[in-house]
Amino acid sequence: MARVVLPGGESIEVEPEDLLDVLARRKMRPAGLIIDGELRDVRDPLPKTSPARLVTVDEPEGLEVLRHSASHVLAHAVRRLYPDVRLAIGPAIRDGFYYDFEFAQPPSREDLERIEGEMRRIVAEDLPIERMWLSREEAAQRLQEEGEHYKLELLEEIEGDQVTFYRQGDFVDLCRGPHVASTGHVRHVRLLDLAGAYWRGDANRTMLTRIYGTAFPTAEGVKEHLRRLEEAKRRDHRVLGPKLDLFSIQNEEIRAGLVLWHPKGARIRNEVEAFWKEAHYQNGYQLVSSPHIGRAQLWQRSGHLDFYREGMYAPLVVEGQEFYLKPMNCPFHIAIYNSRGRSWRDLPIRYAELGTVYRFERSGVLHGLLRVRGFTQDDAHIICRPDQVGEEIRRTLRFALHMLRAFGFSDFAVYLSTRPAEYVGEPERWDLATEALREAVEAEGLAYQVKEGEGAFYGPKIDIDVEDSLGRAWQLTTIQFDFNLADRFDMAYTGEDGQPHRPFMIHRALLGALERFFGILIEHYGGAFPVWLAPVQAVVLPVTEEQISYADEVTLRLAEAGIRVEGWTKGGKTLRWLVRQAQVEKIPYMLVCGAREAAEGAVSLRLRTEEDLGPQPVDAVITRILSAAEARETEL
RNA sequence: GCCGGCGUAGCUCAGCAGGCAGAGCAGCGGUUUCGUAAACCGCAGGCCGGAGGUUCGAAUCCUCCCGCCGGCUCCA
Repeated sequence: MARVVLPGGESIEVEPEDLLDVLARRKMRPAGLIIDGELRDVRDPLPKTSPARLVTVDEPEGLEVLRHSASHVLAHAVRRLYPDVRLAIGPAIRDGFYYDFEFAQPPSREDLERIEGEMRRIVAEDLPIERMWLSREEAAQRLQEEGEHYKLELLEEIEGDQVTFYRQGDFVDLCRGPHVASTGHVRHVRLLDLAGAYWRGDANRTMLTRIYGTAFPTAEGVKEHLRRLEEAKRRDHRVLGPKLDLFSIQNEEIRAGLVLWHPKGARIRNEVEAFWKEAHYQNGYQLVSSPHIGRAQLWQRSGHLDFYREGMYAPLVVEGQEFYLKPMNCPFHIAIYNSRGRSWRDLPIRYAELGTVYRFERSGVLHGLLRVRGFTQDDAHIICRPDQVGEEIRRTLRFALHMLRAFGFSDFAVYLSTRPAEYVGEPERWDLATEALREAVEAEGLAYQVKEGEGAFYGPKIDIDVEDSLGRAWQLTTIQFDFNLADRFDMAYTGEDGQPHRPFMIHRALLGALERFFGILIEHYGGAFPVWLAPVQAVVLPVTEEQISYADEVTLRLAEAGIRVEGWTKGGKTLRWLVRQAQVEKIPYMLVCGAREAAEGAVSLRLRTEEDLGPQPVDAVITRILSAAEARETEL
């Protein structure tokens, strides 16, 4: 007999060979066992001494096992339908799993159905999934014979003399495991998409065919997931942007990656910029402004032409001089700093600019507003003494969080990236900077992840990512030290000792880029912007044409009070039509003017939330809208 | 850049075993005067992304180009 602890905490005594039956009778969905703190196969031998803990597919670790097994079922099905396929890798990922294959003749999207059908057959066959140990030599020989050269490559990277394979029926795959007990457990599975993917993500290597799918413990789970995907699509800024007439990225003539801000989008951008400027002046920044192009010498000195050339647009040649569109603002800000001598008493200096830059991104990575080629960074450079570094970083991080929270963001992924193998600058400066970053993150009580050695060659950094509607992470805030440019431009200040000293330079963007931030903002609010950002804050709707002049009067009063208001008084439309239109445009306040309201000098207030507040004095409505806007409230 | 998919009216899309370019919404004209998510009738709207080819005939098949969408390590 052995002891197994179930997820609820209940402990049962079973004969090891009966475990699966016992669990089946209790309608449990086993994924694995934690034995000595390690997740193992359910089929593993149970320890005599300490109890094993059962992990079910309803727990996150268990679900991952289920999805990994689902990827094996996929590979099995593909192998049956395409016998000469080569297998690469097939892990579980965030919302499902994928498997990479090399096909002689890649399948098309229509074939997914057939493959899924074959998967269902394999599930119905309920084949036991069993592990086997092979010596490194046996494994290599086996993979060699099968021509599985991708697996062979993986094998070379595995440590240890023995490796594990998993077998289900006639399908065998090199795999670390663990796996569910049999293919019958992978019942609720769905193939979703098909895409190209380089072997090991390396553009110089073979292009494989990746098949994406998802698996859940229940049919309900799959349905719910598909529903979420639909919802995400509705929030997609690329769908909402044109629909709400916020922006466009037009083809052919204007070319990819360059954004046109339509009046309503620009209105929001202006609100964001106004808020941003005010906040920066309040926080001790000086706003500066710099040109869009600079002579080649500048980019030579900054090192951009040596290290960042592929990210830059080709030069413009004027009067025999080469000019480059700026990919970054830093050299200009440094030039402002260097325009005169600086005393230790002048520091810290904080230069901020909404600086528009151009970067030549590969066409395939362009993505709506989230990855573009021309964008405006909310950039700043902080130049300070060593003794000011700690305080400056704390301030900057606090400021970044303040900005993000003002727009309703609270879910962040924070990363601290440290010194890479190849770097410039003095190690002592790196240490001081890295510690300042770490202390600041900890002082703010943020959960963060350290990316060891993933800092830029010129300095350590903190990044803050926010997710889009499809769960993809995008970097907004970045706070990074730059030891490279400070040296290259020979930045200096005169210290108390009368000697020149090298200041610390910190490069930071809080919202990241206005384009990307706008894209994320659209998805965050699903297009329903809070009052202070809404391009149109209120519409005035006459019930019949009798009330048009009254509605015009109300519109004028709101406009004079500083509210962004539209009077829909062209006539010819029913109230039902007007209300629907206002809902579709996600306008926060609808002011209905009928005969009753006109007689009383009132309006009936309907909110975007569909709440009907009934007749109100016009002044009360004006006050309500203005106070919501001034407080930058995120709710109506 | 590479792999796969896609490109038809302002928008969303149908048409694609090769045979007269369509619908809904938006626009315009008229009728309706209406109380909280689409009143009714009519009109107009197109180099079917571009260029070349196959064919008696191409939106439809082929080639190239342009653009868009998804993906390109979350490491057996």
